[in-house]
Amino acid sequence: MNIEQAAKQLEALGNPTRLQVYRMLVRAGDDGLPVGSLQEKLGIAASTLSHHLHRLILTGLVTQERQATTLICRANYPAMDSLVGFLVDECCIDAPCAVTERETAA
Amino acid sequence: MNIEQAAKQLEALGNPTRLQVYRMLVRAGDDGLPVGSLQEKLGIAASTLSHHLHRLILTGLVTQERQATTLICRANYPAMDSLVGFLVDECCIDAPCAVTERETAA
DNA sequence: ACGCTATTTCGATGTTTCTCGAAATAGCCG
DNA sequence: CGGCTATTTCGAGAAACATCGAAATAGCGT
Repeated sequence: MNIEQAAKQLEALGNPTRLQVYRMLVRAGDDGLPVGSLQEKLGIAASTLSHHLHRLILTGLVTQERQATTLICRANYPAMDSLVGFLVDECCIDAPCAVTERETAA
Repeated sequence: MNIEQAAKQLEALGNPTRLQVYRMLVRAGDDGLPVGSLQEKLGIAASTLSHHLHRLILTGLVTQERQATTLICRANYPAMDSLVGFLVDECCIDAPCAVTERETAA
């Protein structure tokens, strides 16, 4: 995970609509959700949702699978894991902090 | 942590320059780093850095403390923790996924 | 092949963001 | 107080983003 890729993923999650989409997919688990279902729940234009989904897919946070005419969207859990990993990676490499101390204590 | 706040923090981290700043502060631990030191390492205009720091501070990801004429910046670790917590929160509440299965196994 | 539904692409518009240099402010220290 | 260093605020211009409706495409099912 390089910093450019991480920034792109964070930026993708940094829009309220996209974060909402992503959370719905995270909650949906491996079953995923169809695009139309997301659109209905969010109440936004289909074209807008498509645009946001495209960005989430480009960054690797979401995947899609075709099932007949509907597209099933899923959160890409490994991608989420490595993004989170990147954030806490090298935490306090130069000096102690609350996080590392807590981990040491645990 | 509500979705608006989380989105703002993610967006703040979603800019390569800001993410770089944040990582430097995360690595610096509790000692933090002066603004000037960040500016020197990044090689960007002081005004640009100030603007980015302002955004990080507004979202609560970074704090500042004055020491004479220099301002020390620090990563706000608890904020990072709750942001990460928000991301994995309610993961797969509706269906199993790799993450919850891994946790269950551990 | 045709028609139907699901989804994307196109084009446009208003808003926000990033970046800089110049000027202003903050606050120490002699 | 005067000057010095550190940092922010101001103003501006280019680039990117969010959103929409309309039109185009994808692909099943008859």
